[in-house]
Amino acid sequence: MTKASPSAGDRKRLSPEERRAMIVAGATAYFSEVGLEGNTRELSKRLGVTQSLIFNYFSTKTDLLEAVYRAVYLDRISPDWPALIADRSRPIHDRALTFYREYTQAIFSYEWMRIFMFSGLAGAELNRRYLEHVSRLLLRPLMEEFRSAAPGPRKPEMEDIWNLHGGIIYIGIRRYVYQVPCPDDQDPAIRAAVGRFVDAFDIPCEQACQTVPSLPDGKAQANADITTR
Amino acid sequence: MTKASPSAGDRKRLSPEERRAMIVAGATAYFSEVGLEGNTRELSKRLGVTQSLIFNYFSTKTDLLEAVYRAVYLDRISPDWPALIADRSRPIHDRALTFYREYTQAIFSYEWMRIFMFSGLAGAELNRRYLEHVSRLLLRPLMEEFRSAAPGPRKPEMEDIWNLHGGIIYIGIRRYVYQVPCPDDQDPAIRAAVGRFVDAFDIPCEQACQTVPSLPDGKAQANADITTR
DNA sequence: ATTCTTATTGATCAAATGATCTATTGCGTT
DNA sequence: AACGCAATAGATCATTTGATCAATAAGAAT
Repeated sequence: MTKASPSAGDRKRLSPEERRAMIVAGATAYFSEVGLEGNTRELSKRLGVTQSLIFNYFSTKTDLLEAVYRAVYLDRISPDWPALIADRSRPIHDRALTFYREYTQAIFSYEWMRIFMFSGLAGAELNRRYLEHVSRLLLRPLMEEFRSAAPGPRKPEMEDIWNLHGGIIYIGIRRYVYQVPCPDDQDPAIRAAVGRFVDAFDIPCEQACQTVPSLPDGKAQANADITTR
Repeated sequence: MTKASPSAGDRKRLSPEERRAMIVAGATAYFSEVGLEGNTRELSKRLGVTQSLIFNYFSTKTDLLEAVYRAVYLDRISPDWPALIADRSRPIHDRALTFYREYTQAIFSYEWMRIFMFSGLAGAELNRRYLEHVSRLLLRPLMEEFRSAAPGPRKPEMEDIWNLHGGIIYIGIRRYVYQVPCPDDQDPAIRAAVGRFVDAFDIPCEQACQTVPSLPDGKAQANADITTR
């Protein structure tokens, strides 16, 4: 852990940019743990600085929280995903699975999941904008690709896509919000969820099924790529 | 709504039981809206009583919150569900769908969803106990029934059941936590999710597919309106 | 080594908040 | 109508917490 000496002879001078970044990083960790109403004194203790220093860099606590929001939300959505989803040279099964692997890789973290949930409960406009963004740029195109790939008359609606999405996101909610035991490796569950969804709309397998077995054989998960913190 | 006059000549004397119940009800509504760190003065204003009165019925704010937890969690899990899930005289498709209709009916409310999320983020032991309860008494038996009904070698693991569960619960999270527009009637989405899950394990349809609508389902499917309360 | 800029500290204020205690008064009893 | 119990109100205390500001000292420039 970072050093947490609150007040001693070890007064260090950092450049404003470094100090500001350090405060934002510490605030992200702290507020994601205790909630957005965490107090600045406890935060300053964890940072190893005085409480007043925080207000030297952020005029108000709300300002600090907005910096945290920006740091957390920034660059989580890869600009490559719309092209990935729309790339019809690859089977939709493959594209959907790759997308959800990368998407969960991006947002399944203690900080992101909890800050998002805290700010969502607080009614932050930022959350609604984010979800609208995800819906318009990622999920709706994903639906269109599924509809285009489905040979029969059964084609997914947006609510079906939200169901696929929610089932996968819920893994992160269990792990980081409820903090109940979860498999270390969520990849088999994601693979199975995407596989079931593809099957449900009679989408032919093509070469995707060889590289991606749609059903995991056992519960022996090997790697743990995402830790609890 | 209830009258919210804070202090006037309308001092009313209620029996301790009535007053206590009134405070718990008001606290549930208030805390579910603003979070568990809401203050007792604002709560007392909404109740139309003085702040000190709250501490006449609850020795501490934590006491009050525990009463809120009890009121919210109490009797949400029907004792009939284990028997419903285990009733092999009915197709598993039918049982799963009925269960999720009744379960979402029970917990999809502004108060429940948000109190559960707030206390989950706060790390409340009660949440973990609740989820453990759901897992052991409902989801694991549900998995066993699916495994028994599946004719082929593909049988669901617990993670698959959690995926089904999460995809459905996520509807309530979108509506009450994120408060984004959702269909008024979530029944079609639930029906579709359970249907896809059943299909994925090659479970024969039997008469389930005809007798499915056990609720008077309206036609308000594409009707997307935000119904936050 | 001395000077100077400014990042940082320590003290402090004002408002908010949980909790306590005594005075009031609604309402059943007589 | 008078009485008395106890439900309720109002005042108040002790902390907590966001925010301010003058004093201090780290580190670069000379």
